[in-house]
Amino acid sequence: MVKNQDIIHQLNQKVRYINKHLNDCLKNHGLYNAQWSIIYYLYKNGAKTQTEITQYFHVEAPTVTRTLKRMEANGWISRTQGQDKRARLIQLTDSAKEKYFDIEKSVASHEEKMLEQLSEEEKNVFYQLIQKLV
Amino acid sequence: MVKNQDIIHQLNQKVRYINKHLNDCLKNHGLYNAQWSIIYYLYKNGAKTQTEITQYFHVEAPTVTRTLKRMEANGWISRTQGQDKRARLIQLTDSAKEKYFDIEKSVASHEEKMLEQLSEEEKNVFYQLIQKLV
DNA sequence: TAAAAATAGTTACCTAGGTAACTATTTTGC
DNA sequence: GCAAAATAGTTACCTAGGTAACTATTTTTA
Repeated sequence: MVKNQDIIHQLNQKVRYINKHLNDCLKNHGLYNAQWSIIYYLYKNGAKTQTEITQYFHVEAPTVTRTLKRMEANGWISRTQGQDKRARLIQLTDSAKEKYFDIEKSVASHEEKMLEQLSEEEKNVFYQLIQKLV
Repeated sequence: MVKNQDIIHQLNQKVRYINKHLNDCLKNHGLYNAQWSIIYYLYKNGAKTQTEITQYFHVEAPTVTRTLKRMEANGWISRTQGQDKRARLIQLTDSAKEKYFDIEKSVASHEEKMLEQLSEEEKNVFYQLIQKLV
């Protein structure tokens, strides 16, 4: 019978490894893992406030502030004031949208390698089990 | 059919959430996730060099140097020079060994919560699938 | 055996997570 | 309607991941 601690431990080991190598592949595009995740989220879901991003990623506000500032400085996003003057609306720049497919392509090829040992059926089962976590 | 990118994305989402809450529970013992992982590893496998720790966790050398220095400063480990004068042998202190079971107990209770939606059979399947990653 | 190459670890600096304490708005409630 | 409370975001500082460039040993090899 497999132990809870071994599951969590192996999960961390693999995710650390996957992200390390994902960063290698993103480096060619001048991006980091966290920044790519935000681009992916905004591309699929349109403009969002910082709070929405914070809640979606289960990450604290200062983390998002920092990463978005870097992304703004590097021309990936714009941050405009919303109707609520406290809030900032985050949008992908046209330049980011143009680059999106190229980046997605190399990320997809990396992700395929990471999952190549799983059959389609196993991927489905795996995904269902991940959803049951927490 | 589930997409590779969704699997990796959800994996990251869940692991980020699990570790965030694991840190909450470790805070009571004056520990962080990475430090607890090293204690766990040394407790199960005995004294190791920094290189062995680096290789086991798929982490770069400077990361390990830093974390071990903090752990030494806080009395969790000792770092002694090996026969190879370049190498350092890392050992748990007696104090760390004494505290081990208490910490493991609260970590175990946290991990159980994270996995409570999975049956024993599902946990086995999940563990097998995790092993197939990378 | 002496020079070159490899290995173990460190230092300096990058991004990404966290908490605590703060400002500036908006919402609530008396 | 004004004071209190809640909310959105920022700043300062903590740990944890990374790379590049370095020192000090050990191993290889010519």
